[in-house]
Amino acid sequence: MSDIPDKTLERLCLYRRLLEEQLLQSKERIYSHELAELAHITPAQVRRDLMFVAHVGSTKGYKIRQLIDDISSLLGSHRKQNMILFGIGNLGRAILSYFIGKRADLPVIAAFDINPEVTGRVIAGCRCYNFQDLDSFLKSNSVDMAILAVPGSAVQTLVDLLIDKGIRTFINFAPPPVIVPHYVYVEYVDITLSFEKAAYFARKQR
Amino acid sequence: MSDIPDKTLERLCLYRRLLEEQLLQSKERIYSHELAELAHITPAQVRRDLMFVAHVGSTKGYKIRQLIDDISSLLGSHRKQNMILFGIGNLGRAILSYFIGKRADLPVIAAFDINPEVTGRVIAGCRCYNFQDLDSFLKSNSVDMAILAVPGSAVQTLVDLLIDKGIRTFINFAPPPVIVPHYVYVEYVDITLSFEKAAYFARKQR
DNA sequence: TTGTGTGAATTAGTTCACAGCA
DNA sequence: TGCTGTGAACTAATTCACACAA
Repeated sequence: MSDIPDKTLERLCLYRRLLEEQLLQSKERIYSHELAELAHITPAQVRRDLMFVAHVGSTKGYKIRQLIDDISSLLGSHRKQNMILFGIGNLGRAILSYFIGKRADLPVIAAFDINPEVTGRVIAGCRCYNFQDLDSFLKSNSVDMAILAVPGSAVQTLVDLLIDKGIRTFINFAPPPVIVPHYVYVEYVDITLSFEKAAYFARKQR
Repeated sequence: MSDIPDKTLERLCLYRRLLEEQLLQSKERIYSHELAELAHITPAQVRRDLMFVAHVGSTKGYKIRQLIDDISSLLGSHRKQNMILFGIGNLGRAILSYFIGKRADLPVIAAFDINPEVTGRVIAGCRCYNFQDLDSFLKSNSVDMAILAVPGSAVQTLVDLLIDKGIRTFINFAPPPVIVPHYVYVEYVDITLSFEKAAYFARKQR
């Protein structure tokens, strides 16, 4: 899907965030070993990752401002990308209240559910529509990504339908893997899995 | 930290969940290629992972019930592991409302915050305490894991303090990496990173 | 046959270590 | 001198391909 390895991509996002924090503390330059310490990895890893970025450091380290810009131009500029949410249950509401307003470039512009009890209102600043209004919504709004917070049993059908309507990128909070064509990207967020993993280590420790 | 590779561990958790669903559909046996399809990976990968599990399949596939038990005994039994949450902001509340009651074996038994406005009440069935009550709470309750949903700037200090109080496993929803001794395990959940990654692919697609 | 279990081969990801530049 | 950039070495993860068992 990409010329940048997945792991590198994740770390580049992380570096950018860490670098932005450093800027706020009015630091101007940074060495690979400093960034490595912040990211909790090795300096060699940092330098290897930065090879994908068109940027030259010097023996005085990297210019932070410039490095952020270079990473951003590799990852694609921060132009606004609209998201819509499906499923206004506990999880959907949780995502809304956590994420709304957090990133101006990644707004959740609408939420959809089939349950009429939850539609028609505004949650955390996000208008909730009935699922049947999706078509007309898509006609008058540009949507870049869909957030899936529906029950696992419903997610495959929903994804098929949304692909049919032209959506190509998904963030899926529902556990089961979905099958999609090669030109569609699905990012999985499996919170329960993270808890289970941690639980495994907690058991081992005693 | 473990004899099971991290990736394998994640997939074993996933297999168990998928197998449990299959049981509910009164399926009794399953082939590696079927499980592979459910998990959206290769059959070879499934068989390789199952080599860590003391279990023998046959040319008729795996017995689902038995395979679940074998995975469970490898991952450790489903005994109850208590969790406590730190930080009752949007994110903390979101985690509570999503996770409370979801897994009987992983209950969130209390939440803590320094802000007196949010403490003293009950959110999603979880009692919220002031941070200063932590010591007495820990004296009378067994806690296996701590969920961290505090601002990034506070997380390192908090972790240091909790390690000092004997907590050894953390699920960290705050972005910045924390530094911990080798005997402590931190599982990171970085939702913003997932959104950023997806956004990268969404940009590439057009 | 047919599908598992697993050595061997391959590919991906990380670290080493050092040349070369400021 | 001290740090970056990067081939080379190494380690982890995945896939291949086939012996073996039912």
